[in-house]
Amino acid sequence: MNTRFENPAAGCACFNLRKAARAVTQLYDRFLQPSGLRATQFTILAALDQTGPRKLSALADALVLDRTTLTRNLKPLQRDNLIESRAGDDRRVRELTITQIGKIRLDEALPLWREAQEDMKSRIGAKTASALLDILQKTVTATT
Amino acid sequence: MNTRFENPAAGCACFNLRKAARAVTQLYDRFLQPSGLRATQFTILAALDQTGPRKLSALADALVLDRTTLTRNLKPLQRDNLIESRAGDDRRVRELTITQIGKIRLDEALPLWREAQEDMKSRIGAKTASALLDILQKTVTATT
DNA sequence: GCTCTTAAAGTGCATATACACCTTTTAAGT
DNA sequence: ACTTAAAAGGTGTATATGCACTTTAAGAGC
Repeated sequence: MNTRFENPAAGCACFNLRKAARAVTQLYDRFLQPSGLRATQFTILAALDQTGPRKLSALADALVLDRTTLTRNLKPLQRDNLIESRAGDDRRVRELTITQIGKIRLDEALPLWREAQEDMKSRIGAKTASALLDILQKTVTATT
Repeated sequence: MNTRFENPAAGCACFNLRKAARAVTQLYDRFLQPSGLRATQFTILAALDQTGPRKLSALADALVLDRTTLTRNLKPLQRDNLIESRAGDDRRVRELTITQIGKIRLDEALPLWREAQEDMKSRIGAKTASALLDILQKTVTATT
């Protein structure tokens, strides 16, 4: 029994997670498009705005993102002056801050993000949406 | 109420999906490492092996993967002679086939993949693992 | 103070992802 | 048969992702 998990295509947790992430990212990207932000960029901005200035490594940990990946993901945000990266007292450290322009852009994107969230909820149902977050949370906790 | 969904970091379905996909991909990649296959590559090989030769677009649809992304993902597999791409009767079409070498490599990777699946199940529990697949399935269906 | 270790971040490389646009080939309509 | 529309793929560009390795700076032990 439990043949489902034995199927390397349909039963693979990794494949199904990646597949869903692709599909949902495209949905969010479409909603966010008028803001000029991708879903990943929106996430970084929102996280920085919520917690205030943070060290690069601390932000990477919070996002469960490899430090070096974050370094690269910041590039377009820095180029557009949405975030600022400056050395701390400890000169090894990069202190990341959302700029005023970044806050404005985030404010523009927020209603679009809410539309995307609502769209998701209407597609899969509020209960399923809640269960999805629970189960993803549990998955991340158990695998990191 | 329902303030959870209003938090653009913690409550974002897209962010949480991507985050979990990252964490789980790293787990599977570690298990698969001895086979020389990444999780994505394993998925493509397994899908091709299961369904037999397919058109590029058909495979992309099955994987819920952009056609142009699949084109690029095939490159390392072709380079290593794990899959073959040849023109069909309709000369616009690329027929994709897993090679003998590809089948051998897939056979080598299968037990590693099973270990990864078992590890996932032991980490989050069999029930949660099953619920995860259900809910991801529903999510993909509802968003594509 | 000097050496060694550790911490924080960046770079090189490879893969993953998708949109916009282009080329080739087929089919459809007349 | 000719023209045009549609189908199948590929390319250019940009972002996303992480490992191995390197660089820089701070701290620890002597």
